[in-house]
Formats: sequence, C-alpha cells, structure tokens
Amino acid sequence: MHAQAAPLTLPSLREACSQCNLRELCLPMGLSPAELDQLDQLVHVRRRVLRGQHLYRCGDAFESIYAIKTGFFKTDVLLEDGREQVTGFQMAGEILGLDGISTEKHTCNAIALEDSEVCVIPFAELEDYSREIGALQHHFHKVMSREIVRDHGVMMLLGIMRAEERLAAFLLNLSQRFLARGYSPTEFNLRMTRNEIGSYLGLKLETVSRAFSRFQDEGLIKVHQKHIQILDVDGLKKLLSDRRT
Amino acid sequence: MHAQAAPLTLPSLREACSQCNLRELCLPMGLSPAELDQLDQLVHVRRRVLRGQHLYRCGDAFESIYAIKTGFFKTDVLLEDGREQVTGFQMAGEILGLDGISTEKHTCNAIALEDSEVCVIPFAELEDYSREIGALQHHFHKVMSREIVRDHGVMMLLGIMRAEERLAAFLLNLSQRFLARGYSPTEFNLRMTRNEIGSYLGLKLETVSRAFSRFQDEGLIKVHQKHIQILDVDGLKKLLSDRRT
DNA sequence: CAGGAGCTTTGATCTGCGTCAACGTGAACT
DNA sequence: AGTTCACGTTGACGCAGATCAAAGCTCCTG
Repeated sequence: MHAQAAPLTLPSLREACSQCNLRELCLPMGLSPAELDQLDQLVHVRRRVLRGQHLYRCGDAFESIYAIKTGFFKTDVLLEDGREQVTGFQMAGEILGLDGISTEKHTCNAIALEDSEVCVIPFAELEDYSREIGALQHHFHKVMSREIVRDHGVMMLLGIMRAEERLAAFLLNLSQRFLARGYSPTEFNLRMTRNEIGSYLGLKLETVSRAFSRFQDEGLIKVHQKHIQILDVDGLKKLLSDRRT
Repeated sequence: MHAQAAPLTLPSLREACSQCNLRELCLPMGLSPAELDQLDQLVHVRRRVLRGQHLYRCGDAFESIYAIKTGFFKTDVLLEDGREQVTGFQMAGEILGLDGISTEKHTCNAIALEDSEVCVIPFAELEDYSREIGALQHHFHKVMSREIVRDHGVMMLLGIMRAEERLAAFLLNLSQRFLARGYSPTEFNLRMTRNEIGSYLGLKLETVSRAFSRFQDEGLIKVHQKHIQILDVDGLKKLLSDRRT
C-alpha cells in the first residue's frame, strides 16, 4: 500500500504530555498535574513523517488521532480527475485525523510539508480516558468544535470573499498561529507552495502570486519566495472589513 | 435581546427519545433499550421555533445542543456589511449547535425555515451521560466528526466545482437525506429561497435560477418554484464526475 | 379581488479570476 | 561553476458567473 515510517516507541517519558512544551496548546490543555500524569499513559507511540510523506490517506482505517509535536501538515481531498482541495494546514499542537471518527475510515489525506513528528493517540483509548477525566472529555469536545468553527471560516473565505481578502485572511491566520506558538507573527516562512495556498483558498496559483505582488507593491508585506514579512497588519485587516458592495 | 419561544416542558414521555421515530437517525442511534431509557432523562425540554425565528444567534451563550424533531433550519454567518454565508441546512434528526462548544458562545445563527420543533440537550448533562454510556459518547463523537466531513464536502463544492456541479451536488445531497427520512428522494419541496441556496453554494441567486432552468431544459429535473422533481438521478451524478479540465 | 411584497426568471452587459504562455529564480545536484 | 528541476512571476486574453435591469408569479392582507 503506502510507505509508512516505522512507529517509534518512546524510550522514556522525557517527552510525555506532562513534560511537553505544547501541553497548553494541545490536547492536555487545562488538565491538572495528576490528570496529566494519567494522560502520559495514553500517548506511548510517536511517529516521524518525512516531508512529502503521508501520515494517513483517504480510505485508511481509522484507529488513532494525531497530535503534531513538530512540523507542518496539509490535509486534502482529491477528486478522480486529479483536482485537489486543500482542507487545512496544521501546525504543532494541532490535532489531525478527526475526520476519520465518523466512518472509521479517513476521508482525507494528511501530508507532511516538512519533516515532522506526531504523537499517536489511539482513539478507543482516548474515549476510555475521556470517560474517566471530565476535563479531558470536555477539552476534546472543544477541539472538535473548534475544527467545525474553523471550517465555517473557510466556507466564508471560499463563499463570499474576493481573492485579496482570502489571501489577507490567510496571512493573518498564519500570523496569529505563529504568535500563539512563540514565533514571530510578522516574519515567517511559508511551508506550502503557491499552488497549495491557491487550492486552500479556491484560487489558482497565478492569482495567489499576483495578490502577493500587489500586497508588496502596496507596502503591506514583503515577499521573497516563501519568506513573508508582514509590514502592515492593520492594512491587511482593513482589506477584510473594507469590502466593496 | 431576541424573541425566544417559551421552553416547553414535556407533559409526558410519549415523545421521549425511546419512543421517537427519529431515534435511529438522531443522537440515540445504536443505544440499547436500557441506555435509551437513561437518555430519556436527558431531554426534558422541547422548543418550538416558528418559521423565520432564530433558535440561537451568533454570540449567544452556549448551553445546549439541539436535535431537530420536526422542521427545517439553516445556519449562517453574517459579515458586518450584511453579506451572508449559509453554512448548512439541517433537517429532522440532525444536531444543531456544535459550533458553540469551542468558545462557549454560538458562532453562527440558526434560523427555522419552517415551523419547527427541537429537543433541547443541555450540553453539560450530555457530557455527564457520555461518561456513563460509552455508546452515547462514541456516537456523539461520530456526529461531530460527520459534521467535519460534511464541511470538507462543502469546501470542495466551493473551492473546485463549477456552478452546475455545485447545484447538482446540492440536489443529490438533499435527495439522499429525504430518502433516509422516508420521504421521496425524487420529489420534494425546497424550504429555502434561491438566494439561500446561492449563499450556501457560493453563487448568486440568478446563477442558481439559471442552473435550475438549464437542468430542466436538459430533462434532468422539473422545477416549479420550490417544488422539485428529479427525473434523471444518474444524469445529475454524471454532471459531478464529467468535469472538464 | 386589488394591491403589494417577496421571490423567481430571463436577458444584456461587465469583470475578476482563470487560462495559456513565456520567462525568472533558487536550491540541489554533478 | 554549470545543469537541472521545481517553483514563482508576469503578461495577454477569454470566459463563467456577477451585476444590472425588467418583468412575471404567488401568496398575503385589507
């Protein structure tokens, strides 16, 4: 079927949830120290996924969800004719695989955009722990709900925004997520190609490229290939609210 | 704030989950009779929502999710400038309000498209019962996951399909859902306007209207105002696969 | 049953983004 | 240092769907 990195059993608990610096962004958010110790039992396998490799594919049996420890992913759905809809970009602390719960098969592909490492969370066990730890149960529900809200945001992008609004919203969203992870919100490297951005935003790569150039001409950002510097956050935000009728 | 129908305490258990004819579509799906009896304790308020009224609004505090007992809803997000993105249409047996879990505020509006009745499911209590009834917990997770998968489908509609493909997909989706509820999959009344369909599909109402007319000219459907008759299901399906490059 | 409001249909025209094409750029090889 | 290849930029042109406009249909209300 498909090449899959060998699962990696944890040699120690040094990197267990309780010690992980992502714990306040990730699934263990808001758990007490005692509860956190319980959670350390849950995550006992980690998996390395090299750039370009699939973490899972559409149609794969669903058994686990994944928390990104390091790296960057995209999820996409492919049509028979080869067209691709990128449904999201995920970074450290975010959860992958929630789509598989409903049918017990994954319904999209998850592909690493850089060398990455994920914590494998066996779903049946997560449900067991959730029944014991109310805070975990509740937080997991929040994670799923957040994904639904995020999807609604993407629908708005795709349904009612024009090209430049979409790209501005995209940049601002990345910016915030980098900030939340302690990185610069104004200067970062894109991990995805123009084509992937376009596929996410419902645009062609040429349109994405032109919009980047336009933003640069207007002094909103500085772009050099994948390197982005945001010079005028408010200017970008204004693009979102200043919508022509 | 906003007008709200008075909650309706159940006078009897005649319409409790265990007796409800939607139980195999709705939250109680797959529960044992004993578990079903437990669930009857959970749903003790029902609410009537007249056509055009809001079940909840964006910004309202989140306390409950809702199972549609009868009727038809839309959910939407409004932009300051008045533009609307319809994020979904919901019918009997489907669950509303999952978006509110993440922030404890609703992030969209839910509006009845016909006089409707919903079962109010206090969310904190649902979580309590979920911790006791594994099958309920698991099914609730499936419901949330299904919503995520559905959203991905909408992204594909909006991101990569052309106008007629979107409308065909929309009609086929409605058709299946009516079938699952024991109604004719080939003849039904739309509860939403052309404008609402357009807003859902990322199209203008004129484009929706034209696409309906074209489908009719091609003998795929018969349309008269809100009444739809599907004459050639396979023809509609073919529209989805026969995508031009 | 007249008048009007809301929705739908249809035609004419416009435009934002897609498409096609050519060229530029940088990183990873030899 | 030169070659290659994937990715990005830019320009010219075309088209799907938006916009503008007008008229028709249905169902309400007085």
